[in-house]
Amino acid sequence: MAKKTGEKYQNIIEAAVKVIARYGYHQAQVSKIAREASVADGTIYLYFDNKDDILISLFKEKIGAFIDTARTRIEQLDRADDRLRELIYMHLWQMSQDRNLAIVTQIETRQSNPVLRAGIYDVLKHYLNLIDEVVFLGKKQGIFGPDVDHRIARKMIFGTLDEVVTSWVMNERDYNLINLVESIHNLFINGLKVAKQ
Amino acid sequence: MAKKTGEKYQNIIEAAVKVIARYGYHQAQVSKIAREASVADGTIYLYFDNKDDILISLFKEKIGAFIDTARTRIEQLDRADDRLRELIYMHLWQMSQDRNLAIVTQIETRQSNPVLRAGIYDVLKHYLNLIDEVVFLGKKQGIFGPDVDHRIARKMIFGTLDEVVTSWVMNERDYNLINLVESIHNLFINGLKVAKQ
Amino acid sequence: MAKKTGEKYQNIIEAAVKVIARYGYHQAQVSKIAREASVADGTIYLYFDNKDDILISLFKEKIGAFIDTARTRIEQLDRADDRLRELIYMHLWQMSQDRNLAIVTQIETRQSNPVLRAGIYDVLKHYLNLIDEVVFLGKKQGIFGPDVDHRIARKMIFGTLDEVVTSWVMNERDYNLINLVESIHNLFINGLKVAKQ
Amino acid sequence: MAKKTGEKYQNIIEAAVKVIARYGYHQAQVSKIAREASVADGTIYLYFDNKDDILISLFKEKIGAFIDTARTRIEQLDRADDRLRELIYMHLWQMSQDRNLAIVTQIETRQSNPVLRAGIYDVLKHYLNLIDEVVFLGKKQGIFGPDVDHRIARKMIFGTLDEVVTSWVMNERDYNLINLVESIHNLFINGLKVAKQ
DNA sequence: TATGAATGAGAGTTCATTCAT
DNA sequence: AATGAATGAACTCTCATTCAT
Repeated sequence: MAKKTGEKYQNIIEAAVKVIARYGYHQAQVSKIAREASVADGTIYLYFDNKDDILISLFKEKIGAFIDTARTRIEQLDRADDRLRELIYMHLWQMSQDRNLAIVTQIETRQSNPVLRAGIYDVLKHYLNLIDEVVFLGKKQGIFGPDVDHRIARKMIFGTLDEVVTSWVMNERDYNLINLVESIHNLFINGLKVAKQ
Repeated sequence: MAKKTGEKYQNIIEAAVKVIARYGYHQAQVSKIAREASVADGTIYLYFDNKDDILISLFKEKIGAFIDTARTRIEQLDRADDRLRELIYMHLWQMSQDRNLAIVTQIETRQSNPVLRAGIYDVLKHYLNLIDEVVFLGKKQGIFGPDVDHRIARKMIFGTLDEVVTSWVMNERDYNLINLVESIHNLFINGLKVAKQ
Repeated sequence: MAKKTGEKYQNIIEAAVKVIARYGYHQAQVSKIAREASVADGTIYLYFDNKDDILISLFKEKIGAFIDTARTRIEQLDRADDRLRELIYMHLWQMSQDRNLAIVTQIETRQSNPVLRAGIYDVLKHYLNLIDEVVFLGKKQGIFGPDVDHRIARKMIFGTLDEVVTSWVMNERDYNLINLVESIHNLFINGLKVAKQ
Repeated sequence: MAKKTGEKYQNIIEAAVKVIARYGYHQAQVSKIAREASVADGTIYLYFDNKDDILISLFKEKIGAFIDTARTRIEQLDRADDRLRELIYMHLWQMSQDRNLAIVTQIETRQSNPVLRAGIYDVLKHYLNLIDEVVFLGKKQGIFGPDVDHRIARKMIFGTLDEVVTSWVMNERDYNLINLVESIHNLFINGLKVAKQ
């Protein structure tokens, strides 16, 4: 029913990111988003099925595009460890680029509303697949240990990056996420233990 | 104003865990929690300031107790790597023990409501400190690398465990979290890379 | 869930009759009814499931009581033709007594809303049964013709009375319905044709 | 403003009967009617002033035509009692012919909206006049009793037929209305009482 | 004539919280 | 301490109507 294209559609998405980042999902009334997008309240419903659909669509548009870009760039590299570095970099870089989007992504999409969660997860699983592929490749290339459990590795990679970004978003100080890439990569690859001589 | 002790206080906490796990925070009306706890709606407000305070108090009671136990057990071990294993074990074991609590912890406390987040964080930071201490000790003992950034390490440890538990809670299949302890520990200590001969 | 007793329940019913008669069902906002009944909007929902339920309950209370009274009085008479006269009288008298109720009954309950119609019909069928019983008795007593189809007779009796009252309600002039009892009764009993000498 | 002629006008009327019969007046959105009529939403407003006007116009077109036909056929008969039979027949036959129209007529036009009711009544009164004329003629011809009150008689005739058709429309079973003509006619003429020997 | 995207007013209902008993 | 009836603010979504093209 809802027509998910056009300039107004994009405007509403942008307005939603802004308003939700500022007020939180629950305090981001549809009328507030409409005003920010300079359209009438009813117009929102020409492009979105309901309020939840705004958040889901927003996530789909933004994260979907990110995943595509990330995949393209990652696949230009040969070695799995380089791919992992690129993935870390892309994740942090993307979130650095748009703090409002990061807020929405890290905080507001973590609603317990089942419909919302399901919609979000539909997008997220493509990202988790991308991580899996890097891990599989690493094992195949003999760079990552054969005993590495890819499900655990995936959760470590995603869980760590997610926590790093959440922490950054919640923090007053606006430090540079990109500076963390090497540290994180090193931790993933070599672990905590002291390097052998 | 609210008296945070007594049998009824505990009953309400237990009722809240049950009801919130089942219906989600937004669908866990105060009257539903009151009925489950066999008290009147108004009685809730003799023990809690407001609905948010129920969730925060619940988190404080449950996770606070967990942190104390975890700290006690961890401090009985000497080596940081053993402590880390114990921390992983305690985290997963605790969540395994009470699935309802795990649901509330992993899903329902992730509300974007600022008051709620602040209350939750107040408790959580004690846990994050505990993690920090293990990392510091590891570096001091020369078990963990001197270049390990404790903030990154802490986010890796917490982020990974959090993601592992969330994933377990969201999953239909009820696999045994405890079985993952060694894999996770190994990944944290040695990283992804293939072991040197 | 809704508690359909108590003083407030009755107050709301009375307020609803008044407000709906004056503004029509669609323009009788719940808040208007609440104000008229001197209760808060939310209080309405302690006594009624929803707005439709107000109209249905109102009809049930008022018409249900009327049917009981009518039945009691009718059954004190022996002859079916006397019972028919009493039924006509009771119908018109009842409506004369409370013009607001008549307006609601004749106009506002004729909504095409299926839920509403079903609720209304549940009450109405008891009245139609009462009419049927009078017709059956008349045939049994040999007062009404053996060939009279009770279904048609019932529709004639109800349809006529309904149209008479609707017409009265719609009319500006407030003539006395009771004066029509004999004419209607005569028409039902003897029909249109000129009396035999 | 609205041009009430042309092929599209008729198409919209037909579409409206269909859609309103199926979904009810309130669920028969203008856009639904437009789609059924294969025109744009805005086009509706070139032919009708507003949504109410569609229902009123529909009633006018359909019932107006019916009244004309009924009058023509009735006036070909001499005796008032034959005319009454023809009127009953025409009423039931017409409704039998187009169940959708019957649904709209019996259920959906009974809206409490004053504007709508006024528009409907404007058409209906021509029908009531036709009934009156039959009654007057019967009295003049000495076929109907001189004491018959024509207003009561009219209400009996219309009220009964209306109730018969409403009952038929609401009923699941699709029995033949035409079969009822003689019974109804007999009841109108001779009343309920047992025939004199 | 015809289109259909855009408008924006309007209302039922929920539920955390209070307070008289 | 405990009760639970009463409160009333708050918000999503629908849909008849318009008007630039």
